[in-house]
Amino acid sequence: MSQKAYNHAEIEKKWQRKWAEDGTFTTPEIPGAKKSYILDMFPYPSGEGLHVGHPKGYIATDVVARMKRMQGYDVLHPMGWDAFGLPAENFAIKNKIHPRIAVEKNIARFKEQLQNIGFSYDWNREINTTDPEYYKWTQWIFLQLYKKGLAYESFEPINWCPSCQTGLANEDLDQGKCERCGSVVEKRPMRQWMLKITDYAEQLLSGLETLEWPKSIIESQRNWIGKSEGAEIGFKVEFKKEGTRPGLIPVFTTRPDTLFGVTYLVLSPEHLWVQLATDDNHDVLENKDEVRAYVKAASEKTEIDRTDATKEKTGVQLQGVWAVNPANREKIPMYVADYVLSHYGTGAIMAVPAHDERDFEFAKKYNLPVKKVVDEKNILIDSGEFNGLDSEEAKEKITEKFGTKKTNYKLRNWVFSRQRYWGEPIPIIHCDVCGIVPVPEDQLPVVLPEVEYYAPTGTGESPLAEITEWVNTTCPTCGKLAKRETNTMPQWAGSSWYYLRYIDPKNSEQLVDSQKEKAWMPVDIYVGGAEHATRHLIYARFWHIVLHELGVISTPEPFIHLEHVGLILAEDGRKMSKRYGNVVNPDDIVHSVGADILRVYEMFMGPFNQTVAWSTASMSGPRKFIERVWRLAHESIEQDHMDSEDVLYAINKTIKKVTEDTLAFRFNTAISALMECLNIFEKEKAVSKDSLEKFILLLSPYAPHVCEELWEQLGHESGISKVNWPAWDENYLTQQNVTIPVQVNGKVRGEVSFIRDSSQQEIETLARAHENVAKYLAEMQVKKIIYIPNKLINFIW
RNA sequence: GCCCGGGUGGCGGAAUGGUAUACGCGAAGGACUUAAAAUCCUUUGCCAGCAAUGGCUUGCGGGUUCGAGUCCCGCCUCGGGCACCA
Repeated sequence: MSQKAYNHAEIEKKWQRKWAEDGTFTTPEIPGAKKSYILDMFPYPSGEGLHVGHPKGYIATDVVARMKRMQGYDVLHPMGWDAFGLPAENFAIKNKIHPRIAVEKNIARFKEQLQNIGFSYDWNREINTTDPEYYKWTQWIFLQLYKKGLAYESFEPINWCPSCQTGLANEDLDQGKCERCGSVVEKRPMRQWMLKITDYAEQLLSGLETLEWPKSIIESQRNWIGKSEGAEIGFKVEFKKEGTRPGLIPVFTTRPDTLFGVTYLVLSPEHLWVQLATDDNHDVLENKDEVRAYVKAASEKTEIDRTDATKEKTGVQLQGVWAVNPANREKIPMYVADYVLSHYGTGAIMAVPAHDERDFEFAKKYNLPVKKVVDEKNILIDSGEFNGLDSEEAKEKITEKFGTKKTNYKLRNWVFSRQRYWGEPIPIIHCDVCGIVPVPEDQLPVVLPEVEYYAPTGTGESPLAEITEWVNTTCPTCGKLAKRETNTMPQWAGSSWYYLRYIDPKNSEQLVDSQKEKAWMPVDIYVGGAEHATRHLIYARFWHIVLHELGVISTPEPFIHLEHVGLILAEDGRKMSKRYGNVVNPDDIVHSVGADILRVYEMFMGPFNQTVAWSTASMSGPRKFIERVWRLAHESIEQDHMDSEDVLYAINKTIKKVTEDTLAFRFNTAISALMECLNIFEKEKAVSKDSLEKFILLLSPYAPHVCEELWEQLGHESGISKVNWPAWDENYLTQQNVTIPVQVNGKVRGEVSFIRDSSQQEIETLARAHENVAKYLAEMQVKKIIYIPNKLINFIW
């Protein structure tokens, strides 16, 4: 082959154009016998553009997708945009352009940046969550949830960000502050749509066992769901004031075995009983004003204060009432305290200061009795008929006698509405006569109207509420005047099902054609950041399970295999951010050294799921590597050359290693193996065309442009992505000559070489003959010889 | 506090219980060049030694084993997640 300088810019443009023109990566509608659905978490197209950290995961999936295609799989490898949500709206408000226009511009920018890197996406399947043809189906899913009784309105107090002037789900908070603007969040009652994800807690939990996910993410989800098993026990409440009928307050506990140690009861400030007891119609409390004041103060506390475990516990006794411990009939005081949460369990607890740290702290402060009922050996004491029982056994027995078994989950229902413009309208109509009426499916999508002002109104209502011509409509049931729901969906909505849309992106008749769905689902490999461990990944699973129950889709879980991509930090060790001025734009790297080098470098940096700092200087390694491959292909190739044993061993070993490591997401060691193989090749005067071609095939998923170019220069007409992935030959994987260390008492004293699988006798003789080894052996008597065939020999005395 | 990961040269990192430091970066020396860049060759964990070679070394302390970065016990430390969840 004639020598030609390596010009990355020219080569990369050439092949990117060719792939697009030839439709190289167009995916079949229905895959053949072998399919692989390889998916990236789609990006949110921000105004800042991509930095070099974003494509790391995309490079990985692209490498795997390219390899799988060469292995004969039909691969679905698409890309799209998650473009609704607060950031787009805030960006638009700040820059005074319509969010739709801003999003269009951002997408164009992102797409160009991605295309410069040479990804093998099938762009015919590009999707955008803000496209009415897309969100038609997001709304359709909402209607199915509503019809199944899983969507409901609620007036519970919500988190209110005074700066964004909008309601936030708990998931949008960061330590009690607004995730977007950092303002301290207040509580404010607001009408919201909720989704009953808690109905699926058990399925979300048990489904985890079927998934090949990183342990840490499984663990996070378990934590988030927070299952705990215990008992619900009713406590009778009695009043000092005569003539008042006693009541019953149920509590949830995981320690029913400590029932005899209960010395007081605590209600959360929001507990219904507290509300009733302090209202104007009741007069059972002797210190009603004090309790009222406490409840009010608690409601004004920020989420941070309420949930800060380090702060001192506070509470107020409810004077004039007491509870009765069902186990020993003792009268115990009742308190209201904000360390008890209204949304967990029953919003009331039985306090056992001897066996619960929080209760102990509280008891100490208010001088309440501490009664120990379980000893160091976990045996019950001072517990009447249950004395002497092991605590596990006592849990069963006490529950049986005084309460009922109960399972509780930390998981809370999903606040599914935002008082915002830039989101999917919730397809609901409010009619004075018929109440809540879902928009008929044939009227979907409910299109987001064009508006002049999309900034928050400040009243807390969505800006949509001000567009009367849109809000006013007729009731689909009775035909009378009615109003549209003005809340929109959260950003999580569009991303909770997008993987289904890629399968059938243009379908306007149904969510997804079931034949196509059966053929492509589930997603075989899903890659994204660990920050989505609990939100996106749990919401998407929730919707998927429901759609599966409805028979819309065939699989019980959406994502079988999940890999999480480690962050790329800036060179200074901080996160890449405009704020720090440390952002590296992939376009600059592509321009200066090329997309192939960017790809190889990002895969070579370190373990895929680990955080690493960017180093522009270190990119010279991959650059030199690619240039050496280029030179080798032009200078050292000989058509009919007979390769040495070393070369045959190297290439076969490398095929095995690259194949296995790439599939296992160990890209860094796959590339190391290619480098080692190249080092062996370079030691030879010449390498056969066959070995070199195998090498180029192995490298091609990582550095597709340069490999396509070399492949063409080597005289091949069909593109490299259509070529079969090379197979290794086991016969070449063992070398004839082996060299092993000789140890004396576990210390290496020399090495010996011999023909593989020589007898232990022969090796022992060889080893004893070794000068340095002999020196040590002469002074001692060998007691024992450890010989690991073809690995090591160790003389012990 | 609880739950997950990590801790190996100057740096990123590699190692089914079997020669620790592969691969790459950086550094030093040399070749080519008028010179520089690029490229190529050599060296590069630490200590001693001209060398052969010897000693030490995977966060710390113990243990199991012929043999431990790897397994077990107890700590220290960094990163991430969850957190008054009864």
